[in-house]
Amino acid sequence: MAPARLVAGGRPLPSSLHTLMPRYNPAVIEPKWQRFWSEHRTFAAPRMPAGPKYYVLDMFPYPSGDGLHVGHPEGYTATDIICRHRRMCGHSVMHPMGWDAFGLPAEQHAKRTGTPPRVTTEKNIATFKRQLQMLGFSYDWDRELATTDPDYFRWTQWIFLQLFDTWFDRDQQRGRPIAELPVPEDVRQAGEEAVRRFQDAHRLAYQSEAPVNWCPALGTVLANEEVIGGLSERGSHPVVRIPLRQWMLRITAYADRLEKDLEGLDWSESIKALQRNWIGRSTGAEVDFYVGHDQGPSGRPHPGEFKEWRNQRAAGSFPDKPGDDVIRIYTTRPDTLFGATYVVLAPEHRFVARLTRPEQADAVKAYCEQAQHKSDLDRTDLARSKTGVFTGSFAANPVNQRPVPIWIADYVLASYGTGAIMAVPAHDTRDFEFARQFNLPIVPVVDPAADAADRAQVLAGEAVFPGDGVSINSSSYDGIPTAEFKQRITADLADRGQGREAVNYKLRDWLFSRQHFWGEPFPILHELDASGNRTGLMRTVPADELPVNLPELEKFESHGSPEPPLDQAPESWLYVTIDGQRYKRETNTMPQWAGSCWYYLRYLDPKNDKALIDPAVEKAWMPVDVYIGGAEHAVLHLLYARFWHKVLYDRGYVSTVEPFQKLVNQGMILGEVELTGYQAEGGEWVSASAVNTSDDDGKPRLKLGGEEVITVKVPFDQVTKSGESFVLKDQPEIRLESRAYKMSKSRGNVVNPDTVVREYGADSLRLYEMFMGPLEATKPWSMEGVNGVRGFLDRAWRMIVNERAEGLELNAAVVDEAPTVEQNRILHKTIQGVTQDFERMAFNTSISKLMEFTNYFFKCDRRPRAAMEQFVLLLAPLAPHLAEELWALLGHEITLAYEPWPRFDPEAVREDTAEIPVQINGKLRARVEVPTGADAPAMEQAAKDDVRIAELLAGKTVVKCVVVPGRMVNFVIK
RNA sequence: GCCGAAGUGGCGGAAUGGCAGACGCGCCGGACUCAAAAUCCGGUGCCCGCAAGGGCGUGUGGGUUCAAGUCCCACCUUCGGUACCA
Repeated sequence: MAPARLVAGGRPLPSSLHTLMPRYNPAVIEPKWQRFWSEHRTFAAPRMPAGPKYYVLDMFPYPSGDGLHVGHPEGYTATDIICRHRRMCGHSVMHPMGWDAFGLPAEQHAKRTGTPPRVTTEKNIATFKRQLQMLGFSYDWDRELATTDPDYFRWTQWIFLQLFDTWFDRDQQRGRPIAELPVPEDVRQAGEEAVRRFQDAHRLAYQSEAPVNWCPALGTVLANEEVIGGLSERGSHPVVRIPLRQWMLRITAYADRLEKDLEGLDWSESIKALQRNWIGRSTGAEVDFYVGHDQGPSGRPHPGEFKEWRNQRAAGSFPDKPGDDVIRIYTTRPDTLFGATYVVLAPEHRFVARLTRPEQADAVKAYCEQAQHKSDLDRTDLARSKTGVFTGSFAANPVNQRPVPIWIADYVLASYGTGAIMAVPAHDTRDFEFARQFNLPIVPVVDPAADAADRAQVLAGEAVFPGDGVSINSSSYDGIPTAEFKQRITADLADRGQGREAVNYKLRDWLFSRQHFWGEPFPILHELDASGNRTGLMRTVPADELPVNLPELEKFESHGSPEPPLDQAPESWLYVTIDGQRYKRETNTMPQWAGSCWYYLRYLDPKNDKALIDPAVEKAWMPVDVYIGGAEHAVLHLLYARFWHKVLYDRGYVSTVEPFQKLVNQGMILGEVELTGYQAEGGEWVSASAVNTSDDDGKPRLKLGGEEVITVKVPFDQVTKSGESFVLKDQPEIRLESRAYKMSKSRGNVVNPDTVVREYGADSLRLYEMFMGPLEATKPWSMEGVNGVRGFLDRAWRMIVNERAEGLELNAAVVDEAPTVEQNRILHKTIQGVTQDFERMAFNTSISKLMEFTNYFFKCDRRPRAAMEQFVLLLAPLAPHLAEELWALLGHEITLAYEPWPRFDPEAVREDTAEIPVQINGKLRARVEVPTGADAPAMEQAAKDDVRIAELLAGKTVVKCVVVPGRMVNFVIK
């Protein structure tokens, strides 16, 4: 039995609960019940589940200064309903809440005002918590945590130490302790320092000097995922690429498992597709194009040396690492090798300098420098036309030995594949564009299907065909379908030691450090030499000395360089001496994603100071049974958390392969629908069909002429619908735009939950958010809709309460007698419907079923108490405050939170007769009453006996009669 | 461009291949009221008709089926994501 019930059990409700208050007044009853639940710890979850467990998790919020938004309670209400329902079904429910409290806004606020981020954060958390509690969610607040708590980030740092201590064993496809990493003999011979550097190069957490996305406006480096089209995701500031020492996490090692394990998860296919897309696994081949160690004046490989190379390769095998004599390329289309007419290197490719002929040196140097300084924004802007430069050198195509020119172009990315490609302009759109630009040969090697529209052009080298077909111009390989050819040529290349099958991912390693103050410090110390410079060696802060706390800073201002703010920390924090060796602390901090990667584990054992979680507790509660949150986290958060979870699994700290068994994304809530009209300068109306709103500057302009027009919000009563669109009543030729926009401060359409609760009550807000439509859909807000569900709650109240009485008393229609057969049928249909709808999270329809119940019983002047009680229990997960109040009024002295969920009785809903539609040629023509169990011939006869049907059948031939017993009858006639 | 989701009354939306529009909002009518609000009762897809009834109807065009909002093919529109990943 759940603890809350023991606490509340048998104890009479405080007398204050029976206030004089005949009208439904959420402003009084909601705070009262919230206090009751809190005082009695009604929703405290047991340490270990008793009976079946159910772990329901919300994506915890970032407590922003703006407070709660109506989008937050949508998911939270859904999870709350699930939890309250499950408790009534006898499950041990885990339902915690906490705060994703590190984050840039608090730090930026600190820069502006000098208020320490911790102070701002605590204030914001207090606001969020008040707002969540005002909505009556059944969280176990004893488990509350914030990622900024030292007791929490102590374990975030501890997990980092595990990542640091782990290498990925490709053969076993799992992470293993670094101590088990096989060290090559030559490294071992080179001494202890060499071994340490070798290990450092294989850890899941490693440092890299790679170019990063530096955003001067935000004063920080951003992850690739945080840069969209060359601008920062947050605030849309320009981003430039500069080199900086960074911490990286080797998530790419887990790419295969992250993709494969999606299969068993109960997530929507579209979210899985999003993740698969992001991981971007592709299969193809790596192929070596011979260039020789050094070319003659012609820039071409020496034929004799090339032949010798081929023989050597044929006798040996394809080397793991390419030597200096070849360009290794990656392709997904090895079947088009005969059509490879040139090779392209990324500007950052290590062979660029070596392969550049003297006469091309200036052009190449200029091009590469330009590419290096190009921001991502520039690259995106220039995406339309291809740029590149010829090196002057050639490589040998391994399948036909022909020399092909080597180019450099920034459409080839250094960070993907091998940083070099073979270009097949006839069958790759980008290569085609490039070849056209620079007049390079285009050789078709795939024949499209005979009926393809542009086949002739493709075969003439005038159009690109990226699809599958049959090989041509491919020597002895002609006439083979694409898929088969890929396999054959890959196998043949492998035999000759010139290629091998290969897999690539779009997913990159995770840039894991930020130049922030307000983040988790790394538990890392950098060794310093005598002059105070880093030696490149480091040591970890031992686990039992964690957490590494943040120092007190006096100033938070950005100093305009990528140096982290922690570099300005007091020396006492910054420098450490151990055994006579001086160290400097790592001054980068972890990104906001870190804390959210594992919070679902800590909730289960939030006070444990010996381990991040007690393994027995972990085993008992994991995995999360339902996880609900916004689709904006569909890729990053969920991928990162899954990655950490898998590492913890490999290292034996968790027992499940995946953390979140079922995932649901709630849809966005938009502002109220707005009608927008357009007026020209003179004030005369312009039809929306003549206005272009999606121009570069976002200002609406006339499609013809391009003059700016002003937008006017039009009240609904001046508008009517004509055909597909809304028009002005007075001027029906003037079309208006009707649509709901994303809530934003600038548009002024933000709905504040505090206002809604004040005017309608928390139960109304909860109910409305669920009644709007399917949980996963994007839906526009409507205050009239809130008023509508409030009307339902008022009606439910009056169905049970005598509103005209002086004090709180039952409606006289509520009687202690058995329900009639029909009343009982309605009740059990409601039980059945609500229960089924809850199971498929169709809360909107479950509410409409409760409305139907209320509509029916409202008309009854005798309302059996038992039916009313069952109704209150069904309503409880949705509108818990009202339900508790009515439950108490119906004479119960303890909370209904653990009352058994109403049981559906199939007998009760059985009817003697059923009304059956009768169709003729598929059109509804009549309805007939038949006994419930009627068989097909009986139904057919009953249909024929109907006067109207008989009339319509008279003189016609019945070709066929389709009868679905219990459902319908259809006559097919001639 | 590619990937994903969605197009149903005036609006939000409902419908295991089997009575399209449940439920709610809005609107119309009635009751109560001096009146209004609140509340209660009834009606409400569109067109024709006094009515009985009939016709049309789930983005568009085809198809499968006795029967299609639902399944298949092609397309249009909107929203979300993504962008030279070879």
